[in-house]
Parts: sequence; structure tokens; C-alpha cells
Amino acid sequence: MKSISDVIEEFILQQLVDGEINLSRNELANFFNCAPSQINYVITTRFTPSRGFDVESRRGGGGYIKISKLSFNDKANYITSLINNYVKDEIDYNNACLILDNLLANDFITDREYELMAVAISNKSLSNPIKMESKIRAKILTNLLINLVREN
Amino acid sequence: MKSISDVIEEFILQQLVDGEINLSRNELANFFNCAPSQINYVITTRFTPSRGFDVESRRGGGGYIKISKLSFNDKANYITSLINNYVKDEIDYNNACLILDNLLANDFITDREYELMAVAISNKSLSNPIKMESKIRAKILTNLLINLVREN
DNA sequence: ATTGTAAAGGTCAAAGAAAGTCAAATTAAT
DNA sequence: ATTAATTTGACTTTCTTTGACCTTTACAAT
Repeated sequence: MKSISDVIEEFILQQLVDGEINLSRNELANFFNCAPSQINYVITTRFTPSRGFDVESRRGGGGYIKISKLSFNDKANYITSLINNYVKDEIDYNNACLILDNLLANDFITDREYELMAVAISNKSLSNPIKMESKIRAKILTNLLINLVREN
Repeated sequence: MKSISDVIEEFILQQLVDGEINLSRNELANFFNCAPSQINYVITTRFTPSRGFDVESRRGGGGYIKISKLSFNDKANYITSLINNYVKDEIDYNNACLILDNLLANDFITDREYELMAVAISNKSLSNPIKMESKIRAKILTNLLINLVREN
């Protein structure tokens, strides 16, 4: 059975098609017949920055909760700064993995994607001393495929 | 003699005709009048990846166990044959993409994963004439990251 | 200007609801 | 008679729900 939190999440998501909504915590709680704090729970667990959302709110009379989809640019900036500050034009495998860890922790990539990326840049993939593109690529691709096969 | 585990296995298998089921561990245990952990036992012994099943679950309120059949029969063989027959030790970008197309068409990878893989092996990632691993890797990683930024 | 009050929303911790783990006890197979 | 497979249950971990109490804000009365 779907939890009430899931239902609320879906509901909010639907309203979010335009990129932004303003909602009233109490009204929403009332509508779904739940504790007002449940709305906070849904927001803190599902509408996190790492999932690409931004939330602002105001208390008191005429208070509100505004949820907006993170614009591309925020995410882009974050990743761009990773590129500029950490990757630069040279990086070893372990430091590269630290970056992947970071991406994963921020929910920018899934576990599977993490694996794909890690494999693509692994020493195993790159240990070809010859400069022929196609050979290197073949190795990378082979390792990506093996990774898919390995599963679990 | 048929054990209760066998019966539960059959039951699950029946529901699985559509390729996927969502079940509640407690309900099932209740239905079969067994310990909840027996469901785990059945799952870990019978619905393993190597038998072609994937299992995911969630705890807490609204928790569930989702079992799904891997859509392709012998995924490993299939992919291995791709490696052996098409990739070999050299492959150009366009042919590599044909393989990715194939994987995508078979639902072995998501759109995002397709992108990641394509970027990893793109000419852009590999056009470094120098044989220094770290530089090549940095390029690949950078392109993977840029790809993430582009997304959507 | 100051203060009081009601109307929001915020926090946090306890209770509840699932599922997971592990190992002991039992049962089946060889 | 051993070994392997199954069954059970106590204990753990994770996620959700609820409620009591806190803080901020707008507005009206002084």
C-alpha cells in the first residue's frame, strides 16, 4: 500500500509542472487528513535540494510554503565547480571516485550510474598504452558492458 | 515433499506473469501462516539475480517488496556475445553507438545511462594523443559531468 | 510606537509499521 | 549419520505518522 507521504508527494509533484507552487501547510494537511508536520516530513524527505528542489517558507498570517524545481543552473553550477576545482585537466582514480561519491550522495546519479562512470574511468579501462582511440574506446566499452553483466 | 517455501515460491511465480509484483511481507506471511522471515528466505534462495529476478524493497509504513523478472532471458550471455562479436579489441564510435542502441532497445540501460556511456566513449573524451592515463581520465570524467549538467 | 493575539509554519521525539538479519532448532536428503 | 535445506523467532534497522510544544509574522487595539 502506498503511504500517505507518497500520495502527498505525488500530489505536490503534479502541481509542480509549472516549476513552482505555493501551498498552505495547514490546508494541505487538512485535505489529506494528516498532521501538519507530516507535510514537513514529506518536504524534508522528498523535496530536497539534492533531488532538485528548493523550498522557502514564511510563518505567521499569510504564511506559505513555496516549492520550486531547482533550475538547471543551480545544479549546473555545482557540477561545473566540481569540474573546475577538482577535476581540472588531470585526476587519479581515487580522487575521481571521491567526486562520484559526492554526486551519489547528492542524488545526482544512481548507484548504477555510479558504477558505469567508475568503470569508464577505471585503470582497467584506461591502461592502454597505445594512443589509438578505437582501442581505448573498445576497452572502456567492454568494461562498461562487463559491468552490466556483473550485476549485483 | 513440497516445503512451504516451495509453495510460496510457486505462488509468487504465478503472480509474476506480468513481469513484476509488489507484495507485503507481513500479509504474505500471514496468508501462508509462516514467519515473516520465511518470506525473506524464499526470496533470497529463489528470487536471486542469477535466476533472473530483481528484488527491491522498502521498510516502514507503506513498505513493500517488489520482485521483477529480468526481461531478457540470458542477459549475461547476450551481452557477452556483444562483447565478443562486436566490440572485440577495436571499435569506432558509430559502431559502439549501435551497441548502445541495442542495449537501450532491450531495456538493459536507461536513457541516462545511454548518455553516460556514449559520452564516456565519445571522440571528445578520447581525443587525447598523450598516453597519460590521468589526463585521459580527467577528460572522460569531465565529459561525464558535463553530460549530467546537460540532462533534461 | 507598543503590545497582544491569532495565524501560520518549524522542530523534535516518541510510537508505529514494515522489512532485514542471524542463528538456533528442526526436517529432509544422501 | 552427516550434510544441506527449511522453519522460527528474537532482535535490529529503516521509514512513517502523530502530537506536543516553539517561533515568526501580520494585524489590530491601545
